[in-house]
Amino acid sequence: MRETDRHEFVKLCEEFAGANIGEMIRQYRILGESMDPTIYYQTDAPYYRRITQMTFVEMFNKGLVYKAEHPVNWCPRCGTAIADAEIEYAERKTYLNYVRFRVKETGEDLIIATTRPELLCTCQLIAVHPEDERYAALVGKTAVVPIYGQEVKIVADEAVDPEFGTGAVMICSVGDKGDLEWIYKYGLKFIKGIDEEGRMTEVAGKYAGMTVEEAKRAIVEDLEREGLLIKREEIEQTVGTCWRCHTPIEFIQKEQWFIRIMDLKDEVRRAADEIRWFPEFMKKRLEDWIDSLQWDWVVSRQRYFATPIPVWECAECGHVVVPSIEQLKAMDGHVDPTVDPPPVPSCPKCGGGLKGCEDVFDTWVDSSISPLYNTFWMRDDEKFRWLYPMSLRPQAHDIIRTWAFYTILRCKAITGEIPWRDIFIDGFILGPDGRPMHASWGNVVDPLEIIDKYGADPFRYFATQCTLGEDTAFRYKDVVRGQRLVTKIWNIGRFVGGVVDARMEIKPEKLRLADRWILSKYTRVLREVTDLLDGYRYDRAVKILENFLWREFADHYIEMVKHRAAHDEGAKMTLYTVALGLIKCFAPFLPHVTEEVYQNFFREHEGAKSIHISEWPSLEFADREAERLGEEVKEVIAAIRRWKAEKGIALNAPIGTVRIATSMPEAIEGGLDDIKGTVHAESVEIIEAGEIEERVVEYRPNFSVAGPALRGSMRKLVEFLESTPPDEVERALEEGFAIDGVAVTREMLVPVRRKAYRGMEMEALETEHSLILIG
RNA sequence: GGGCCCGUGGUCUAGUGGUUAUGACGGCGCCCUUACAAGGCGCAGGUCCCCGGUUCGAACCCGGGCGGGCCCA
Repeated sequence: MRETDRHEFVKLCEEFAGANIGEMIRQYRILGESMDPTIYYQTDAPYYRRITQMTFVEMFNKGLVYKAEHPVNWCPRCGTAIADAEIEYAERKTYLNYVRFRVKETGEDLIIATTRPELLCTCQLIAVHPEDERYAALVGKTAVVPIYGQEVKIVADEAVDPEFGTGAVMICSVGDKGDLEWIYKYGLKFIKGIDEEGRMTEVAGKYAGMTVEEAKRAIVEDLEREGLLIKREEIEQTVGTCWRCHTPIEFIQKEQWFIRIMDLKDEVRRAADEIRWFPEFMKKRLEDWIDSLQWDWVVSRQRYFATPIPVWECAECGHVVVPSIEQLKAMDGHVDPTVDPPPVPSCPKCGGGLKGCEDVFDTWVDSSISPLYNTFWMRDDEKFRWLYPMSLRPQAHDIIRTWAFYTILRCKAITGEIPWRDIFIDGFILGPDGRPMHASWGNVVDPLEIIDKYGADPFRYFATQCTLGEDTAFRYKDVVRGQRLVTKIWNIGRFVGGVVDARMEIKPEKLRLADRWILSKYTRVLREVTDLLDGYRYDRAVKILENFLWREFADHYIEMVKHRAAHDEGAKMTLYTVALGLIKCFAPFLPHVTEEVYQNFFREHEGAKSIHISEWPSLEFADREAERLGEEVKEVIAAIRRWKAEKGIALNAPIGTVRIATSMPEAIEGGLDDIKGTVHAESVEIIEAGEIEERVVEYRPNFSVAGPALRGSMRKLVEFLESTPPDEVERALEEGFAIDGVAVTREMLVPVRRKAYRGMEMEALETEHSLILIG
């Protein structure tokens, strides 16, 4: 049985846990985690257990705690209760016994198939499927159990599989976990047929004292002798066994402590509605869980290493004594009723002796009060008022029914308030093959190896690309991408750092069109990213940041201003503002490279000791017109760069005169100098738009405008545009025309234009609004 | 068995009613260009799992399949 002394065992557990926690903290540091390690908590530490016990006492005093019988998984060889996770399942052969019962009212036979004939003594119910015609007439009647003679009801229940055995099953008190539902559903009694040593109890009559296997053999023989055994069939069965000694586990009744949760269901439901869920659909899982609850929460465990249940019971009258909150407050650590004296010397009711409880709490009793611990409940009222409820609970979806549920339940019961305003539920990281990581499948990824090879920030980049609430297979390609992004950020930092030598504020009068263009876009990105992060959509926020940093700021803006960056104030202040703001936005995700860039290129101008304690960027520089015009400057430059690349001309190779005919002269005028400087043109001239022929070659429907107006007639418009030359469409528009009585307006159509230039034998490039001639 | 989620180029992925479906990785071609070749420019690659319905219009909404994942004291 138990070879190690309780307290010695606890000590070994503490050493084991302590060793692993050191490694976890080391790994958090490598990852760049930024929580304050001085306020870490450990649920097994005396200072935490004291708070756990206080919350229990609070609930006890509110009448939410009681004691009753309830089954537990039990290993008869080890003589201990074991957790669900400690059960290993094994296939084994067993016999399905067909046993003759008698129907009391009619005297006819009712054959029941069972693998556990030794539990006949605890049989309390017979169930058949409601649509099973063989038994339709028997539902509501009474069956007589062979050997023992107790009379049990016959009921119809959907849960019965009519294909198994005879389609009629006996329900005993607790042969396995499935029986629990029957017990609560039909209000059956817990009858203890098997004891802690795996032997039959006195309810088994003449079989009392036998082991389960002995009793099974004996009862089968007796049934056979009396002609009550019809036949035996060998079948495959899955049985739960003890993970350590592989003895089949039994489900036996023990006295247990309960927290009353059935009465708190509505309160938890209302609390869940007050909390914002990300993603929203995860709340449904909690609600389904609440709806499915059929009995109270068993909080006691017959184990050693956990928070002791702080109760003493009177050996005489059973009265229960708990410490007062004041007594616990005055202590440094928790109480242990297996060693500490009771709070009062003898039973206040009858004067009897008090015995300390040897059970410990379910781990969720500890974990479900973390928000109270974190906010200094019972330790610092002022901090508690300020910090509680917490802002966020981040967690994964597998523990909604435990961590989220019990936390809401207990914190609400104790404080009357929700534990946190927001909860976000993340998914699991699966192996690269999309299956859960499993040592025996060989698809386990070791973060430390990845970090060693690629770096911590690239590894974290992968994590940012996981969508909230969804499981994500580990993707090396995202780490590779992250590595490139980190390099890009560093190089941008280096470029900007090389150009800027002082803190720069935006002075609008110094800005050129290209500067206003990128600043306005940056303002928009900041707003969008901030909103996404407020909704915990960090995957999208990072994508937007990455796209803007790389595809706009680096690929275009930096190229557009390189030629003037060293001496132009407008470019400097823009580069400084956008680059610093972007690395701040990236800082929570890529803490190492952003800090490196900050320390090397911004720290001396900014002052804040670290980027991670600097202000979140903010800029209000909305300039729609600059965005519209700047986009065309970008397009013109991009077209010329593309042309140079395709021609094999180096970007910095000089070219002659660039002539641009445009329908957006303000854009080209505003960007003239940047165009010239970037493409190394001798000169850039704007030529008369009149020399450009621009004609509409096609009209397409503008679905979002025309669709709602024309509805069913949309198809006719599409067909009309496909079959009609554009000049005729134009004429029809001018004269006015209708389709099925609905007037067609210009807004319903999108013209597609082509440009042409007369008689110039030169390279001609096009953007949406300009024609570029290089010669 | 029940609940929830997912199914989009070779691979992975964004996108909850509107013009030509986002991007990454990989592939191919060209280019050392004064931050970055760990880079730039370009190209190829798609029955948006299947069937039906709603709608002027569906990757998206509804119903039914098929395949996968998580949870179920």
